[in-house]
Amino acid sequence: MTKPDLLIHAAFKLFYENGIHAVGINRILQETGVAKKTLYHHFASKEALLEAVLVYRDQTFMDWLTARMMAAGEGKLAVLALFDALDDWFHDRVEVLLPFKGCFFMKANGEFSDHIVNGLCQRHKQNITAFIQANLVGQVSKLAPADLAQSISVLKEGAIAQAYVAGDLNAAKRAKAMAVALFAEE
Amino acid sequence: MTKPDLLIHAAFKLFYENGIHAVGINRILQETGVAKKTLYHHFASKEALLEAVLVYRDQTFMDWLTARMMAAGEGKLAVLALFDALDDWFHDRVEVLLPFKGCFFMKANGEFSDHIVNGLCQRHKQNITAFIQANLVGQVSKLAPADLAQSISVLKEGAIAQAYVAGDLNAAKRAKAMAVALFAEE
DNA sequence: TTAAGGGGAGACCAATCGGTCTACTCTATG
DNA sequence: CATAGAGTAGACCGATTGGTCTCCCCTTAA
Repeated sequence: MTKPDLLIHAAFKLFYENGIHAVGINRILQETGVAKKTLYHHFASKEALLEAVLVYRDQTFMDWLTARMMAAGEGKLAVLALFDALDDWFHDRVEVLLPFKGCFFMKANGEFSDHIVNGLCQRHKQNITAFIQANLVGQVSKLAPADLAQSISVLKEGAIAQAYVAGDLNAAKRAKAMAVALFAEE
Repeated sequence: MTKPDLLIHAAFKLFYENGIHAVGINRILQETGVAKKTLYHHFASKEALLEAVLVYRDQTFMDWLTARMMAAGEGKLAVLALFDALDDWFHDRVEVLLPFKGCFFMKANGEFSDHIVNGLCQRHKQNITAFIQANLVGQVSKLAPADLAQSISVLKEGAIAQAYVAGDLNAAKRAKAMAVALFAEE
């Protein structure tokens, strides 16, 4: 593993578990055994490292989620598979995402305001919603695809938040049941 | 306004907008014009001040929410009023809660791990869920009151998260529509 | 064999962190 | 009037922050 990747992985783990401002550069160096000069050779600043971490997490998460959804089929099937994937995540059955500690982008977003980080977090969420919407065209629902995608996103965000702070590990199952209702023919 | 209250209000505003670790004691003092000695006369540490801030926000939020729900009626009416209240919050129509910047407890929780703060945040969420559940006994639904309260909480958390990071200010309306479906007779 | 150069270890820097302390003022009560 | 308590200003403390720089080793090529 290259030094930059090593730093990104370690930084993500520490940021995710302890918060971004709470973790100093020296802690990351100590954890990885990398020299300070090497870090600043590859990244201009802590902020630059953080941006790389956000990009890394965005790719890892999106790759995992899209793979899970596509594997389940198309349309409604893919969307409902999202909640099964979340359930696995909450129960720490997804190694590549590390032990569940909530949504990294929610946490990162909360530590900054009017900052590049906020834009990156918002974009990550928008990408997910857009992917959901892409799987919804032509589905039976009372809602238009765009509104339906937003509602699904509300359920997704709610499940993550509820599982994290309240420790309700079944939140994904509840959210899935509500998602099913959105597709009801009536 | 007493000095402690002044400090708590200012600290909350700064923590809420910028994150907790990102705001130093000196910044709070500068903003309030209070002397450092006075702060440490009333609070043992920054952590103690933070705890007071969390208690303050918990009370403010719960008082506002319960009042809004009770004013709307009982049972299902009260629960659905929750989402109307959220909608007002998202649109900055609730002065006492300050301009909407997401859930303070979610943000605070994300900046700590294995810390008193986490317990306080979890308790705040539990209090809300318990209050919701108390309004649900005897309501018509496919779900038991406890499960129904958890599902409503998922919708509530999702609406807040979605409104905050994605900037979807209509998230409360979407969540309300899904909540209505939970009470469907079928 | 030797010279050159890139990267690693970590000493070092100014700034800031949370927190303490001294010296002084104001106000309210006995 | 005297005294006590709450307040202010801000110097000061050690620790830690993000970031720079120097020294040295180790590889590589002539």
